[in-house]
Amino acid sequence: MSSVALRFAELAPPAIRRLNNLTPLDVPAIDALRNALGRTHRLEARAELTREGKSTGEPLLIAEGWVARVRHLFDGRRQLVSFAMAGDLLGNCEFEGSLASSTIVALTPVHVCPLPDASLSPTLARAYAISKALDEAHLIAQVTRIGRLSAHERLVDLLLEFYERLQTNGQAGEGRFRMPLTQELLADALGLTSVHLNRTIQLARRAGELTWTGREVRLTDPKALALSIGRMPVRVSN
Amino acid sequence: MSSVALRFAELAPPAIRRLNNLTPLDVPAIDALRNALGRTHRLEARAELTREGKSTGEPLLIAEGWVARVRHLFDGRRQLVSFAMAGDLLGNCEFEGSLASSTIVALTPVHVCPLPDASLSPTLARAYAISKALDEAHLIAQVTRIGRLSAHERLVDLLLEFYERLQTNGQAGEGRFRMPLTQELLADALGLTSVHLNRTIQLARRAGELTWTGREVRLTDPKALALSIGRMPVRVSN
DNA sequence: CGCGTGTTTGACCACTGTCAAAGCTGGTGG
DNA sequence: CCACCAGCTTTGACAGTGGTCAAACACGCG
Repeated sequence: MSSVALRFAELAPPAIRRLNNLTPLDVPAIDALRNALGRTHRLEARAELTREGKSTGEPLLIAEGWVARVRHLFDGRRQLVSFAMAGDLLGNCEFEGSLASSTIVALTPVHVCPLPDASLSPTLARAYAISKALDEAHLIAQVTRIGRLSAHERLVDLLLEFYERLQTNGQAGEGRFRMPLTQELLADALGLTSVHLNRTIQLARRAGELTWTGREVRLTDPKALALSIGRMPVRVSN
Repeated sequence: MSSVALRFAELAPPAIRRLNNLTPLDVPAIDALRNALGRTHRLEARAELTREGKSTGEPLLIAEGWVARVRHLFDGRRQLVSFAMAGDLLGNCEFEGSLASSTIVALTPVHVCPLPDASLSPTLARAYAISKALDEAHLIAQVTRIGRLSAHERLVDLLLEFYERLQTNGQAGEGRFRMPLTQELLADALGLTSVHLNRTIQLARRAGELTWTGREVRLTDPKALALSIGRMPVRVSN
C-alpha cells in the first residue's frame, strides 16, 4: 500500500475504511460515500430501525454505532441474531422488511445515512457484494457458534468476531475494542443466560484471556485465543 | 384461484409449484422453468455441491431432493446450518462460494438445473427475490431455534418448518411428509446429540404429537403443535 | 446521596451430553 | 429365500454443563 493510501486509510471515517478494506475503492466511490456520510441521521440507543417506519426501506449505511437484529418469542425469551456496526450495510435485501418478527434495534446511539447507489462505481458495487457475503458468513458463524460451541468457546468466538470486524473498520486497537453490549444482551446473542455468561467471563478473566472494564474489552492474545478454540476468521477470499 | 390455475398448481412439478406459490408466475416464467427443468443434472446422496467444483458457481434450482449447508469444526463437530429442497434456489449470492468453510451436501439423490435468468420475466425476478428473503428468514429462524428453544421445541419447530416448506412445493400431504434425514443429521441441525434427540422424539411420540416411521413423518395436529410452542410460520408478507 | 441499571455470587436443579451396548431394518449376496 | 452386514435407532447409567431463583454488590448519573 502506498504511503498516500496508507494515510488515507488511517484518516478515513470507519464506514469508508471498512468498505475500502473489503475491496479498494476508486475516487467516485469514495466521493459518493463522503457525500452520503455528510447527510447522516441520528438514532438514539434502543430505537428501532424497523422497515415499517421507513416506508420504502431504503438501504442504509452505518456511519457510527452498533445495531442488532433481534427476534422476540411470545414468552419473553429473545435472541440477538446478528450485529451491524460502522461500515455495515442495512436493508440491502428487497424483502427484508417483511421478514417474520425480527426487528433491528440500535444498541448505541447510531448514525446512519442513505447508501450510495452501487451503479456509481463498480468498486462500490463490489464492496457491497462482499459486504453482503460477509453478512451471510456471520449468520452462518452465529448458527454454528450457538449450535455446537461450549459457553466459553461461544464467548471467545464472538469477541474475536467483533475484534476482527472492528479491525477492518479501524475501530479496534491492539487486541482491544469498545463493546457496547451489556452481559445480558451478549447472553441473548450467545444463547446463554446472563448468569452463566457472567461465570464464563469470570473464568476467562482468571485464565488471563481477557480484560473487560466498562465498555472496553481487551484480548490478551487474540491469535492464541483463536487457535485455542480452532476459530477460522471470517473472510471472503477474493 | 381459477380452476385452470388450480389444476395447474396440482400438476406442476414441485419446483414450479413452489415459485408459483411465492408469487403467481406469468407464462414466460413458467416456460423458462419448464425448459430448465428439462436439462436437469443428477447428484448422488452425500455429493458435495461446493462452488469450487462448479467453477463459476452458476445459480441452480433444485428440481428434486434435499441438500444442506454444513459447517465442520476442526474436532469433528458439525452443524447443519440450513436446508434446501425442491423449488429452492442455490448459489444466488455472488460470493457465496468463497464463504469460509461451509459446504453444501446432498442429503438425498438430488436433481438440479441451471436457474433461468431473472430478466426473462418480472414475475420470475419477484419469485427469486421472495425466495431469497425466505432463505434469510429460515436462517434467522434457525438461530433463534438453536439459541433459545428447548430440545422439544427445537424438534417441533423444525418439523413444522419442513412441513410448511413442503406444503408450498406440494410435497406434503395432510400433516405428513417425507423427511430424509437421519436422527443424527437432524441432531446436528438442532444443536443436540443424536441420543438426546432420540429421547426427545420418543417423548413426542408418547405424547401423541407425531408418528415417524421410515422416512415418513406425520404430525398429528400441526396447528395445535405450532400453537403449543408459540411458533409463527415463516412468511413473506406481500 | 440515592436510585436504577448492570454485575457478581450462592445454592440448587434439570436438561442435555457421554459412553457403551443392545435392537432394528433395509439392502446385498449367496 | 434366507443370512448377514452396515447403518440407524433405542436404551441404560451416569456426568456435567448450563439454568433458575434470589440476594448482595458496584457503578454511573441526576
